[in-house]
Amino acid sequence: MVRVIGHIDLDYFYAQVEEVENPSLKNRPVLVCVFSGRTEESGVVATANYRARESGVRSGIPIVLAKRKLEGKDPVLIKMEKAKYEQVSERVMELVRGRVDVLEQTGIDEAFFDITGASHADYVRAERIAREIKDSILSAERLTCSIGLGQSKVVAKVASDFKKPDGLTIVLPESTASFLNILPVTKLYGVGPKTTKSLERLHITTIEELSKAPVQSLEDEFGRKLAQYLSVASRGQDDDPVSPNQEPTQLSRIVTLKADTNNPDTALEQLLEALGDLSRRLDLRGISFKTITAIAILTDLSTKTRSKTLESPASDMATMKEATYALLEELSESAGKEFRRVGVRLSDLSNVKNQTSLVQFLSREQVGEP
DNA sequence: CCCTCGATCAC
DNA sequence: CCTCATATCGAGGG
Repeated sequence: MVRVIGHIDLDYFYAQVEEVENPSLKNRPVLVCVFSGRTEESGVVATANYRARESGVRSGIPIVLAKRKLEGKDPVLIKMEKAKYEQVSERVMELVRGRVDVLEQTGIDEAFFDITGASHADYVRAERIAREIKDSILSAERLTCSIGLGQSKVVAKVASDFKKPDGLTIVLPESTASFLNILPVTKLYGVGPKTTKSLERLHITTIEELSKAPVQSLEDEFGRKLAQYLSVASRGQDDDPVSPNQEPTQLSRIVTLKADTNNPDTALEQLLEALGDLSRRLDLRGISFKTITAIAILTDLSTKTRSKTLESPASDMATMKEATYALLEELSESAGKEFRRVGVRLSDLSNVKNQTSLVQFLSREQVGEP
């Protein structure tokens, strides 16, 4: 059965939201920044608009480096306000949800959708729906986005990335191979720097070469799961369904320390706010955790973790603080170097006292149940 | 089989 | 120069 899957990506999202809020920014390089608080300007660029990208600025590069690249170009630096972008994102996703069969949000600015039913599996109708989605987001929020349509999630994802910003790329099922084949493996979702390097050693640089590689040779290099995925994905034949979002299976927060240290007290002190935030998020969902992990990013940027699984689920600050402290002590002893950043992850999440999940709760309210 | 840890990816 | 959050996998140990 042929499916029509879409992937939508809001263009340079954080920076575009700032442009909408303040149109005078439009002609200038805009950097939405995460300031780490170490020094006045330490931190990284979360999103840059296209004017900034012209000068080689990318997401994830240090702010100081971005400023160097933009010398004399009158850049605007804006502190990231996640809550603001989340509100815009929610409204946009709601618009899309109203026009598709199923929506699966995979990030604040992107989502997969299935319109097999809405389009009657007809790619001409599907294109019309995609244009309507783009138009409605533009009218309601003044935001542009890029959309890809194809027979599977992998194809849709690669397609949405193919033309940006304000793109619409439709890959007919019969054109899947010709579309994917010429592209470099790096364009495939799940293929990052490490996998690319390994593939290079096997003399595989294009998706076509990947699609022709014997699965066995891939298994030797990557293990069973990744090998299977690469093989199937390179042909655009993944059958992964678009499934409406589930609750997260873990919650985490990580902070950059004001100064490097491996003193557990100092580290815990600067983690307290993050712990409080995690605790609130647990309460909001009415859930508790059974496993807690302390994360340390050392001065050399390597990562160390230590975790502890409790006898029974907990959700209170006292338990979190105590466990975190003990784990930070362990990390401090085994690390050898100082911490640059520290964090906490809560996993093995479970419902507290038979409470209905937030999703169930909300969907019941809509139907008007008690 | 379960738990822990590090690696990888990508937002 | 270097943020932050989530998911998943494989190896290794019990």
